[in-house]
Amino acid sequence: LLKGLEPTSRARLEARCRWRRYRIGEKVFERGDQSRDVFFIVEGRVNIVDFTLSGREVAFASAEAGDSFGELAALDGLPRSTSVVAVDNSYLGVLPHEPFVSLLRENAEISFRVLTRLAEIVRRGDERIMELSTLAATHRVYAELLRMAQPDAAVPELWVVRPLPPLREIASRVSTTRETVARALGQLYPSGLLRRKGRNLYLMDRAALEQKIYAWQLDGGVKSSA
Amino acid sequence: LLKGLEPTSRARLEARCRWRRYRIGEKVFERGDQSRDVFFIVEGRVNIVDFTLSGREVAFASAEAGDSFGELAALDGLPRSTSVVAVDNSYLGVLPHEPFVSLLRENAEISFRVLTRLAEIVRRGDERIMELSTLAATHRVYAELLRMAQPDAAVPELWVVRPLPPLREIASRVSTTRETVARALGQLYPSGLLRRKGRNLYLMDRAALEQKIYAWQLDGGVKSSA
DNA sequence: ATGGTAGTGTGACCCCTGTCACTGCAGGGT
DNA sequence: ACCCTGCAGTGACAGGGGTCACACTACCAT
Repeated sequence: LLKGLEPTSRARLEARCRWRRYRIGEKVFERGDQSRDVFFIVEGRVNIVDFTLSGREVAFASAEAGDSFGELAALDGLPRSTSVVAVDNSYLGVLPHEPFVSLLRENAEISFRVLTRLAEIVRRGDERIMELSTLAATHRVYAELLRMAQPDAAVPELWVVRPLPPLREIASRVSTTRETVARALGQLYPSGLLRRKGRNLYLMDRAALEQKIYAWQLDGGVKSSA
Repeated sequence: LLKGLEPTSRARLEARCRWRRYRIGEKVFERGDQSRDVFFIVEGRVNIVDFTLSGREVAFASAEAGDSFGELAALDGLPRSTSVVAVDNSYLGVLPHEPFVSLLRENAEISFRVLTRLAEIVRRGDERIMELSTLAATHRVYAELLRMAQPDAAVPELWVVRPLPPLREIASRVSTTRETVARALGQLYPSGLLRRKGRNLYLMDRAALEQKIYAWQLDGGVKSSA
């Protein structure tokens, strides 16, 4: 999975794992839990989220086959900081923290890989904080579209989000509401920047959309304080 | 500093450092820079921040004597994700990334310590994202006060923020404006929860303030979406 | 005293967007 | 066919807080 390990020690690790299926919608763990296991996704997909007291969902990341999660608690032994739910039927390897930690201590290569992985997470978090601090809800939606879009196989200049997740999902990633996401998209259709066909969403002009966010920041929106 | 190293290898590391003074207000590095050094604060204090296009400042953390910063770029080689400015006259050790990385590869103990440090940063970031997503500006100010306050030496039940940083500083930590911070405090004085004497700010009843945030979340403010 | 520079408190205004309430559509199970 | 549940779009409304503008204080320095 997340490792280029010699097959022998890899097998040893796999032997230490429990293997478990999770049904769609099932919780893997919940914020505050004391568990310290590290999880490896063999197949399926999970969302890493948290919930407010009032039930609003905030999405932190989603992970697929080949990814791992749950390292934080394994490292520092504190309660889990987020919850994880399976969004597809999934098959996970569950590695208790002891073998994980000793793996890190023995194998500098792996250890370093986890370090850069955490660094990546920190960077993403910082970026998100900046976004929340400086972009209005509508523009955060645009930014998320840009992140989700992939170049179309056929046409080069065309970017597509496929499949478009439920708007509620997008909302929870950029901390706004389903309605605001709908309105943000709605505002873009007339201009021809965006086109929707079923579960596909086409960005007709990616650069123009980027420009829209950028220009707004200058403008504009949420000003100085400096 | 951040390490319990045998004095011998520690001396070797110190030999690899450049040592440099920074005056108050001076930039240590800037977002986008390609440098990969790790910094150790011998004395002084720095703020880790980022700026928006329009000049608004977003504070990420501040670090003091004994702390280190700049590990991210050292680990992954990407451009710096934030800027760092000295807020006091400071004396820093500057360790190039090569010796830092080889230290990590050789010394599992240190490596592990950096891992848990990054884990801590991730947790803080997640917490902040949750706050930005669920708390209104006023309540984020309250939350920040709670974080800054320390129990008073004399009276037990009394918590004090001392010295109270400029409101602009608080604003940048919770992503709002100087004015809103002033109003948030102003709203609390009449109730007697808060009392200000010069650069000291007294929280007369910490629990009540916590309760205020908590209650508002239920209420309330920024609702469902679930 | 007399500036000049930071920091602070406050009023007025107005836009964004979260909330609430409906309508319409699609799919899927029986 | 039927309901039922989940998703999407939209209008109305209200409140928070970002913006702008000004007044006031506290220190400096000269």
